[in-house]
Amino acid sequence: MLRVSRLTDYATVVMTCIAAHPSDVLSTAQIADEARLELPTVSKLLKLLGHAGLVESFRGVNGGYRLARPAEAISLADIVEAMEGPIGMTECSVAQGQCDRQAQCGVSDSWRSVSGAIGGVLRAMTLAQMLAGRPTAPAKDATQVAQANA
Amino acid sequence: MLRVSRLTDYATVVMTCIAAHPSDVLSTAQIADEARLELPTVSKLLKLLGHAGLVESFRGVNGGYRLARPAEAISLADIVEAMEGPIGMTECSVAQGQCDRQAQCGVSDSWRSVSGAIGGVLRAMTLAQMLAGRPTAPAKDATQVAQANA
DNA sequence: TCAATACCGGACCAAAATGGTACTGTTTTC
DNA sequence: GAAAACAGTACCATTTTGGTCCGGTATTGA
Repeated sequence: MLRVSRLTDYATVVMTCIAAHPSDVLSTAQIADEARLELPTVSKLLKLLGHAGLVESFRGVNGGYRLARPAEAISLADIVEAMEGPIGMTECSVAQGQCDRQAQCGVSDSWRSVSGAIGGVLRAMTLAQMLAGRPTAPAKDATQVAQANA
Repeated sequence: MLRVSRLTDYATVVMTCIAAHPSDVLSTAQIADEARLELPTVSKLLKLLGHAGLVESFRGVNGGYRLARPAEAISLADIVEAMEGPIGMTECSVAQGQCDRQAQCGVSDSWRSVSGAIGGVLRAMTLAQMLAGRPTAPAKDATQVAQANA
């Protein structure tokens, strides 16, 4: 179905929960409760999001998590990349050179181009927009441009 | 990595091979040879592509496959959907209603919007463009629009 | 008519990815 | 020093994916 993993989906929910309480440090338990997800799962998500530098963690009593930068400065692409690695639709879009068919394979360039465009769509959606919960204008524009050119 | 399945990747290769010989009926063996893929795999791909109405099949001696319509009228979205089903980034982008969190989940609308935009990117890339093997203009435009709006 | 060619529709299986859980360690606060 | 809370890692069940095989049917042509 060409979809992101379920954990990536969860990660966006978790991130919007955190973003809804700016300048508060929320514990994993609080976040799990608000997102209605299992605590161990949320813990795992937050670890990955922390490694990617999207959230800051604080240990000890009254510790927890907080956004590492404003919601406007975090894109959906950031979250997807944190969970799934670099965005690329095919294996040779990301790491090229290990496909012996590459020479006569005219398809790889097209896939790379498409991957770039999709990355653009993901970069255009910010966490702030997702928090607002509105079908946002930028992504719509990209759709229409693409369709007009089809 | 947010990627299409390997079979989908193969399907694009197979489709461009067929498109390279318009008005010829190619056997599975010929296609497998040209695409440098295993014959049973190609057979499976062609079955799915046939069900989706992208290729026509002919049985019997000198049978084989042919594009069901011109390469200009077949988009990458057609191929992806033939292999992976409807395009949607999350489960609730495609089938909504089975997620009990949907009510307070402000994220689903954003994902749906993004899914639509990505579908647009995929629809903008035609098989004819992939055959030409050029980084095509339309997808590039979509990228730039998305980035400009970010 | 019969044999060869080639697609059709399944079933099947091994390997990998995914999602989820548990456990132990370390840091910080009170 | 005890409790709270994150850190790291390992583990397992399930599902998905990729790949293969086989019996059936349609078409051609000798």
